[in-house]
Amino acid sequence: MLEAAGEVFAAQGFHEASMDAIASRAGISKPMLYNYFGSKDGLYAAYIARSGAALLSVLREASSPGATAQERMYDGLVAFLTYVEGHRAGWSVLYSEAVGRAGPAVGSVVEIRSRLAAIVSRVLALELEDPVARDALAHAFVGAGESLANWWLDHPAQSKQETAALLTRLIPR
Amino acid sequence: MLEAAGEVFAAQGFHEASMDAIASRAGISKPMLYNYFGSKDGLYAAYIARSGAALLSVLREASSPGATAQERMYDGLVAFLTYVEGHRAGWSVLYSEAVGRAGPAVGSVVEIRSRLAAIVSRVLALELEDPVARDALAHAFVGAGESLANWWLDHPAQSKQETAALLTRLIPR
DNA sequence: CGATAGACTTACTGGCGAGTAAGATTACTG
DNA sequence: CAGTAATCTTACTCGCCAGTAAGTCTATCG
Repeated sequence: MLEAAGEVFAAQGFHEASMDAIASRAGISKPMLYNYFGSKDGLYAAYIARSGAALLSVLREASSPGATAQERMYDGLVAFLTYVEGHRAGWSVLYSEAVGRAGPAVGSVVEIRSRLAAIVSRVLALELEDPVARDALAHAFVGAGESLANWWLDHPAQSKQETAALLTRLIPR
Repeated sequence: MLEAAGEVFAAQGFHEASMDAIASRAGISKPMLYNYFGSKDGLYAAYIARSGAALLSVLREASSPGATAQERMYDGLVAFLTYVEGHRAGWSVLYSEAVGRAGPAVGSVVEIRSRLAAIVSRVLALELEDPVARDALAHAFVGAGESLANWWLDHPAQSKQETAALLTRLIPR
């Protein structure tokens, strides 16, 4: 049910996805969606929340506290690419909503993004003292990772490992 | 006229921006928009085209062929941040549309983005031979720049120069 | 000073889609 | 096997908005 919603949202975007389309893809009728999620915004929010939680949990699992900044970044990137690979729709919706405009779920996506940045910032803390520079670079790395993930989806010949290694090399020493 | 359209598109997004709202903000009536641009998609496309051309031209002006990769990246970033600073609406619309979904102007934004990546790739050519890695990193840098620009808009205390220097330091040697 | 062309407006239509009312169908109890 | 509660569907309403038809105003020309 959320699965079907995700596919339609990913393919069409929030506004152009109709509840009828989602219902029919899920094999149920529209009032069921309203019964379970209250509104279109509610359905969207539920989907975003689930996708975001899954992404964050994947990253949390990948973290090994003792490692160097390079190792932690590499592991995180591989995990991230694995998530993207296995959840194209979820990734696409999250990424689409990550932009600044006033969508219905901006709040939660901004939150997810800033958590990502916080995770990256903690990794960078091993190499950089200045907290402002660290915060800025963390955001830059998040954007770089997102963009690189989209590049990677268009270049299936490249392995996750090679791709992750590329960004890892950029960590300042 | 395009100016008014840009403000409304930036504030509301494509679909939620109504032609009435744009017309009223521009101080004219709706049929004029249709007279000049044919359709809502046409208006949007025209606005995107203008914003994208302005961005690319700013970057083209900033390039100094003889310089090092670091210098060129730095100058390009400062120019980019200057553009973003002076054209919030244009930047916001370009960035919003840069995502993968099937908007009405995806084609031209994808094109602008790949041109940006090509410019960055040429800069990186001074440091990296492998063309695939270069292409991947160029996309990563574009994403990093976009993300960093948004961070910068939220941190007005930071100067353009400091901010640009941060990303410049990441160029691999 | 009519007439005619261009620029612009008001006031509509038509369709799409979010949300819902009311009924049908299934499962579950005494 | 009634009765009833939960689940689900069909079949609507209602507002919004892209796009347009028809008319109004202004200006330029014979």
